[in-house]
Amino acid sequence: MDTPTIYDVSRLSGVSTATVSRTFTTPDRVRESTRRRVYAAAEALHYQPSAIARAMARQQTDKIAFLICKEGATILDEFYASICEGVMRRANGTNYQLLISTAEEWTRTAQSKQIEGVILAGNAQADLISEFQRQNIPVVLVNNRAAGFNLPCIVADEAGGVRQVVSHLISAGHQRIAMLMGRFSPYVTSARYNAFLSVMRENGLSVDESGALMCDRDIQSATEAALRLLSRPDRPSAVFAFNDVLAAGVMKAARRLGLRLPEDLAVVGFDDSSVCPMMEPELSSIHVDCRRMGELCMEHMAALLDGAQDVPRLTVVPVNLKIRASSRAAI
Amino acid sequence: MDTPTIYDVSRLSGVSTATVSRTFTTPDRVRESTRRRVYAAAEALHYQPSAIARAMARQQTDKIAFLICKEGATILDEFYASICEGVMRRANGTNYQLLISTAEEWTRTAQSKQIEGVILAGNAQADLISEFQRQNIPVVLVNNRAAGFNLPCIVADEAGGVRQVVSHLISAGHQRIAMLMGRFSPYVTSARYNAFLSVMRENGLSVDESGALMCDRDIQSATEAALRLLSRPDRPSAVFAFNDVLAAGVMKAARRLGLRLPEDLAVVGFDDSSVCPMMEPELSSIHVDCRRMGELCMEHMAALLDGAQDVPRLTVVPVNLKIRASSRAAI
DNA sequence: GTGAAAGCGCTAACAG
DNA sequence: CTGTTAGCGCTTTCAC
Repeated sequence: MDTPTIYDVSRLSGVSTATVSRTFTTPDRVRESTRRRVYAAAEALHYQPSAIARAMARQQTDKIAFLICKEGATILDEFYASICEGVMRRANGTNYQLLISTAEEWTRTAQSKQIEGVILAGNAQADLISEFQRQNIPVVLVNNRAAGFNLPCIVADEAGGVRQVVSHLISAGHQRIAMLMGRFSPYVTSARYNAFLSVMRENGLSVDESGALMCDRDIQSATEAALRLLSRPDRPSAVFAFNDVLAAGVMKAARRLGLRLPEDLAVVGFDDSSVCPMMEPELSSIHVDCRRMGELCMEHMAALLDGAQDVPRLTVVPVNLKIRASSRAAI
Repeated sequence: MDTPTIYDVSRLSGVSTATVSRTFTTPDRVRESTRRRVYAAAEALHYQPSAIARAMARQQTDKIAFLICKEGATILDEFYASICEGVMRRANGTNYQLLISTAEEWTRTAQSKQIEGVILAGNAQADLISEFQRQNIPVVLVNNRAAGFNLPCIVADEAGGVRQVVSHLISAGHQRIAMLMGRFSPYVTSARYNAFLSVMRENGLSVDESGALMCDRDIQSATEAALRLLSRPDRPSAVFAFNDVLAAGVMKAARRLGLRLPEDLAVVGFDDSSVCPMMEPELSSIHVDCRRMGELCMEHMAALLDGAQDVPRLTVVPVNLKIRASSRAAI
């Protein structure tokens, strides 16, 4: 037996297809008794409106794409998974459904009229954004800012986070503070790097070459970089890492060198991911409300699709330092 | 300016719409020179076939739904995110696009002709499966098995994992082995519990009440449960936890009680998530290839959609114990 | 190889 | 409140 259509329901219930359609889209514009007959017929036939035909007639799909612009071994890491979850949760209850993919893959399968809007997470390229805008598809950016584009961007307060970390470390008496930067997106890297330089300078502290070093985005690479850093005679007394995985690498290196945490070395991470409370000592970290960022994406997208003109162009989500044992001054 | 249609291309290139259509779907059935003219016109107009109209004409959407059947604070945790990533990666390069949602939300927005197939991750309810099957939508299950349904299931070798853990602990001299079970899905819980009982029995070891205890699925709950467990006079010398987060809770409890790891207590987790190498000592765990499970989902789905009759009904993905310092016998 | 034309199943005027 | 009808933009026979 084939999928029933609106015609089958029309025939069985004895009303026109228009009325059947109305019954499903604007029930209040149909007389109660009619509505009941239609529902009964629909139920008997297991009828459900065809999403395809509806999209065809209305010229819209009610679908939003969530595209991750990121490379590397893991695309959907804890950070982006949390954002995605936020988007999903806010999409729930709306009529919108979520398509998930990578930016790369999306461009491969170019088709028009696929989606109503797109959320670009991470390091979105300018030409990708332009292409969507040319097609009049609303774009929202998350964890990135796009210079020269008129669209909502949702970012964490990177500078504020860095400031909190450095202030905390300085007030705990640290002077030699190093920063371990993974290979993050240009936006994140420059935001944090510049903030670090500013805050250090403001406090009369210098950042020499050893003060900010780069490593790959995995724990081994971080461990190796930290081993080199901490073996120097002028080793820092505190290290601020770009995420919690890198911070774990630093802790590992410290232990290997026989340094005590936090007495000999304070460590602070970023993201406040699920590992922080598992570490020994527990890892201080900047809490980023990724879930909220995802929710904001969807909220702003919904507003855009609703024709709102006052959607904020930049939303900075506050972050806050969770001080734990890895950086707490000994009592 | 509106989105160009196939008629615009037809007019500009001077061929019929049928030929334009062919040029995009079956290029080899169109003369080279014609093809070129069509492409040129399409490019000039920025034409891309409308996904909606194409779906309408072909009566298919080329979309697969990935539905997570799970409750709790975090839906897209590391485990499911990895499966999702596997699905995504395998979907790349095919014509299929991925819709992501929760089972709950999906049932709310019932429409027909939305998707070609569905991947149900986790604790899928029987009536949900039935509903899809009634609609002739192929279903693939992951991290779950459904009794009484004829569909491909992809699971990890839970029993094998438990067996490896217990064997490892026994050969390291442990006799009092406890199991800390989080509130996982019925499938996972029963698979592991039954395996644990069998293997212990086979080795002449008893599992009394204290041997298998339940806790919630967070680190605090695990820590509390472990504190109680490890405070007993007949405390176990080894604990096997249902995932790495719970294992971290056990380690935390052990430290708080002044137990040395692994000398006084061996700990083994499950999943081999990203935290294992960050822990101190590094956490032994059962490695589960979630990414691969996701890839298999998509491979089997593609086969199903391709009309293959020989898609395996059950695929058990091997797991293997990564022995790390948390359970390694001191040398 | 190409064109003409009939749908795909629904929605949205418009008319009653 | 309900019915009639004209599309939505493509694909796909069926002729030529």
